Amino acid sequence: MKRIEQQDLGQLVYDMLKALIYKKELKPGEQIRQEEVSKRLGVSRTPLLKALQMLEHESLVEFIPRRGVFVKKYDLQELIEIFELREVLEGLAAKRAAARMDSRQTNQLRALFTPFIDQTEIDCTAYEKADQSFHRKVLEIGSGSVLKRYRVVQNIPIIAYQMGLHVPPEVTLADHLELIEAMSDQDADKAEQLMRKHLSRGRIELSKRLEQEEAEALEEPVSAT
Amino acid sequence: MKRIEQQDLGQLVYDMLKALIYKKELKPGEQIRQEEVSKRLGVSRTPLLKALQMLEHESLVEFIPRRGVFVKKYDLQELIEIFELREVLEGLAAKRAAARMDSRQTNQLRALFTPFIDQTEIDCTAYEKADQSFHRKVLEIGSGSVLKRYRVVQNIPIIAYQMGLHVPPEVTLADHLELIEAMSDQDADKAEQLMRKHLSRGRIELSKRLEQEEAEALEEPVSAT
DNA sequence: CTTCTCAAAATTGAATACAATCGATTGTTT
DNA sequence: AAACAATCGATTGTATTCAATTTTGAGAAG
Repeated sequence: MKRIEQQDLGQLVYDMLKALIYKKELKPGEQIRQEEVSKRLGVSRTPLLKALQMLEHESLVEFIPRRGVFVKKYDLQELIEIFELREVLEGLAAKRAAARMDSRQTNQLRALFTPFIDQTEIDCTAYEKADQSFHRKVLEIGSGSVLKRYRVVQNIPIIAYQMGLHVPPEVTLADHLELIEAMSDQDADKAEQLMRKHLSRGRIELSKRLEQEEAEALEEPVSAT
Repeated sequence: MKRIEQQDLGQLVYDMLKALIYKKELKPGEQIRQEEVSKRLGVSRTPLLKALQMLEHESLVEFIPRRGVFVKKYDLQELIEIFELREVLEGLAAKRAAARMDSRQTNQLRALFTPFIDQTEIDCTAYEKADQSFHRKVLEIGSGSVLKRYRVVQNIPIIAYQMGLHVPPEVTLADHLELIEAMSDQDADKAEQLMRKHLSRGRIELSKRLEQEEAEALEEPVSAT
């Protein structure tokens, strides 16, 4: 009667590789040599390839034909695009979540942020954890079977963090609380709107950076002609 | 100097399988026996598996561990969810497209629908073709490198058509024209809003059907207790 | 006659072996 | 000495083979 232990190797390898990428043990731009990794993980190349293809779908790695597999390296332009995606997808999740959530779940969300209310000094690492839990929870409740498959959305916070993105907790805390109230009121449209506004802050931050970089590129043209 | 001829077998098999599914030669719910198909297409199971995994990511097929691969069969609930996804994703594409399109491109879009303006009787098959071209074009212009990978959106019109979804051309024609004007004016937010409203019609149509089915299910309980 | 069990066949999942292509290094020529 | 070409090595892409599991069918028992 044991129906567990059934997951295939590809899935396991997928999880391991994803963890390695998250931990930056595999760095962006680095080539993933199939033979080496398969030996390291103790499996053959077949399930490894399956895992790599799954990761490719999430845009965490990149296949270049006849060249190899590389850890995807995002430039600012792409990152902005990913944030635009996140805005609409997670906005949809918030909308659906608002329509389905019960009071127990909203209280659960509220509880995440109560430690930070009225604090003059906010512990950033603790807050970051609460932030991620919040977004994960909303996605979990608001995603049906289809949206759940779009794991790209799940990766975005990690990618963003890797690039050192920061929006001050003081700003986002208010966003979160307002959002929870809207969901508590079952106001789906407002929840979507607020989530999009909330997430747009990160995108705008990135856009500013892009402008800066472009400006700097004009000021300091590369040495040789 | 020929850099073509480089696409891998997996891609080719992917295209072939997708065509088969579109043509309903592989019917929803049907099992895809790997050995049989690989023989039929004259390739081994390795690139076939790669293709199947790509299709799985688009939710056109479904892997059931230790059972096999099946052509995905959508129920109304899932289809509605997919339409919700389409609303936000294609809405985003419209927004981005509005910001980038030039007059040549907007005229191109307008030209698609001029044959149908002021027609009392609309040729539905011809209109359907124009409709699909329109949405494809918007996606093409408005999708960056990331959104382009979300091929699910491309499949939706086909899936919907397979389920016999119909929104009268008289209604959608006006939507299309209004949308083109918004994009022509570079009004990104309005373009997004209009696209979402336009696409929501299909979703609402489906929701009605779902309610009907549920009502019928209550009226006629299945024979035996 | 129906149902349960056991066995065999078929199909998926994984590994290994083979072929083709790309890059690097070395040798030759200008 | 520098640049181009060719060969060698390494790595990916594909096929074939092997093992494990599931399903189906047949036979026996109730």
